[in-house]
Amino acid sequence: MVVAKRVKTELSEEQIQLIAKALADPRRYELLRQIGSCSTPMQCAEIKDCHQVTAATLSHHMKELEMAGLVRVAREGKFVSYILRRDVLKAYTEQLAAI
Amino acid sequence: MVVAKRVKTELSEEQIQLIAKALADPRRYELLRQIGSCSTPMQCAEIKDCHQVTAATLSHHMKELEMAGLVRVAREGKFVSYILRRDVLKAYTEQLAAI
DNA sequence: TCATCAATTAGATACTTGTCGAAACATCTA
DNA sequence: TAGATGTTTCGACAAGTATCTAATTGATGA
Repeated sequence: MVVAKRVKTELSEEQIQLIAKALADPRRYELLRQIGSCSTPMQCAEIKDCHQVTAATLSHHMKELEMAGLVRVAREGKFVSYILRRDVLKAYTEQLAAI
Repeated sequence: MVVAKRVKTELSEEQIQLIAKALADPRRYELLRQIGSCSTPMQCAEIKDCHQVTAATLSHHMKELEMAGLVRVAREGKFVSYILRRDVLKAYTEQLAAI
């Protein structure tokens, strides 16, 4: 088991750009909000039911969120779940506020 | 003369999207940082000197930042200056962090 | 092992957008 | 007023991307 780190995360310029791009799409923003509203990992299928979008498109968006570091992915058999990485989101908002 | 308001700004969903999009372009992010680094309004020509970009492109980006509400525009004769709207930036980061 | 189901990947398409050069607009000055 | 200068708008183009369908991969269960 991994212990959550308390070290303040520093984001690279590259990751900041990835996050900014990820947040720029309205659908992804909503996805992130939905995932963030749940304290436990949210299942892919459950997310899909709430959005008028194909599985392919959803997969694409989740990949963007994952690559930006905004969500953590958990796989169990054929199922996939996501959880918001609040540490990364916090680091992003803090670095943005420090502009 | 207008007195700065102390009321906590609430951003609409639409404005949040505009801000997210404005921040998603690396050039605009740099422009905003540069403007933010200056406590006094920064002149358009001064900004232009620091970026490998035509006046047309710069004008386009500044318009995006302005429409997102991230900068305030000041015109004096034929010169244009910009200043970062920290209240809006703060409201954005706070609403984002509250996801 | 085969059929089924969840998720991803591939390929195609329509739309968005960052960029430029040229033209237009606005202001200043000689 | 005419020319020069700072900024914006226009029209065009290339690159990027959100979306879909269809095909593929991977896991489960009969």
